Amino acid sequence: MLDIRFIRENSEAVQINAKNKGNDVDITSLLQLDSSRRELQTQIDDLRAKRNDIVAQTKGGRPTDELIAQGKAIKDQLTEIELRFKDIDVDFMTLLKKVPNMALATVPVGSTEDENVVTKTVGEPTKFDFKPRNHADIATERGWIDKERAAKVTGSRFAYIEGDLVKLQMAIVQYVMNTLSDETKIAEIAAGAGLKVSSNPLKPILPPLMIRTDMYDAMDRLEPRDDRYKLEGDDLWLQGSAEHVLGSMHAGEIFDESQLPLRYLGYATSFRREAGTYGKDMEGILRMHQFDKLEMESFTVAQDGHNEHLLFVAIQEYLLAQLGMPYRVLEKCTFDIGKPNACGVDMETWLPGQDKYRETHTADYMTDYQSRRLNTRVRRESGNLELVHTNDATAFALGRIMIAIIENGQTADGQVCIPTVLQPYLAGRTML
RNA sequence: GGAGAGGUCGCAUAGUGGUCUAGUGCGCUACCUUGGAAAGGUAGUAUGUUCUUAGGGGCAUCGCGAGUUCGAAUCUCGCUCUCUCCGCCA
Repeated sequence: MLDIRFIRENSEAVQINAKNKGNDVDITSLLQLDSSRRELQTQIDDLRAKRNDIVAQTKGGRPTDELIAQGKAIKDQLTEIELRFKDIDVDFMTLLKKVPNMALATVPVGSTEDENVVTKTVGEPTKFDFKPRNHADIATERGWIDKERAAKVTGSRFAYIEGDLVKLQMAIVQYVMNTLSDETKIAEIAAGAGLKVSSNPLKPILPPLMIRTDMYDAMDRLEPRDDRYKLEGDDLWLQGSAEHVLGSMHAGEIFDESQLPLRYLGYATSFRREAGTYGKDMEGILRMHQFDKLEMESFTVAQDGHNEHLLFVAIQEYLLAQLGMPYRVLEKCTFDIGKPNACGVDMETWLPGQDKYRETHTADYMTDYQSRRLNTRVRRESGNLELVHTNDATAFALGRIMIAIIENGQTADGQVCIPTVLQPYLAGRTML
């Protein structure tokens, strides 16, 4: 969430920003609640101060009847005011949590996702001397995915991934883990992008796949709840992205500045109900209730936050380029970046089977919007305590990148060329 | 799942209703002492919020939340986490 002090001092800009994000919140009401709340808080503090005085006077013995009577009077007043405070506080917090993060000035203003701006296109759509097929055809024919049996066991939007496709996924995971946990690689990627950032490698993590309600909410990723799986009988949800469990990992902690930037590479299965997408992307494994993902997450000081975002984008581009995939980069507009974001980039990879670019990556920069509620802070060298900035970004969504590999690497006879960098992880094979 | 013990200031501990604005030790910081250091001494040592021109003050925080009370670290209830034992289990 935003700092209420920032909202007080920049109410107009906050209101405009909320409108630009298609997330209109009544800032005037919020400020009224804020002022009532503070007024009541002052009254409560004064009454408590009086009560503390009375308690102090009883030191060493029993209080007089007079003091007890005074105490009782204060207690009655406090009870009444505290009740009013609580009511207002609930409304205040509800409204405050609805205020979206401020978009950076560089984020294009837009009211639909069509207003995202393509900033870069790398490579050409793959050319074939035959009509390329989509991954669902090829993978079914090759015995790599079985959705019929999955439908029987779990319903739609699930699949059994089988055979060589499993090996391909493991190869990608191994390749990315090795690459991003290598400090010299990170330095190389940063230099290639002209970024002056730390070369701290990413630490591989296998995180828990469930998350408690309070942490999910603090990450500002619980809503819309319709898209989340809730576990019956426990205060737990299935995570929708490793970001959710990686970003909340250091809640309530204070880093030493020397520990930052702290970078993680999580490998986790993500779960999404895909509510409201009936009939959309039903072929193959593009949109599933469950998919495996390699996700990057980082914690930095405020000054390094945006460069960290650019580093993550550079890593995404590097990985896609290493696989030889044609892709394009989109700067997401205010409508599309999401409530906790200050800015966001999507990467779309060319899918010949669909004859279009489809989203395979996203990179989110949250400034201190998440860390404020998570209470994740850093002790600066100056001695100051500050909120950290958080970034998350997809390294690879395994399902989608395998679609891209299958469709871009297909041959006329239904084989698939393995990208060179992955071949060492597949026993040197060149084709699947 | 069952039984029990616990969660106190960075760390370790004391604290079973008012002298706790939480004691002590360690650590850390500054100063004194010293040729320098150690030892010793003195002072300080959290976070949030709010008021204040400043200096500083108020309030809250003893795992979290509710309750009892004039007054709660302390009593009651719920939750949570850790440890020990039993059961189950990859």
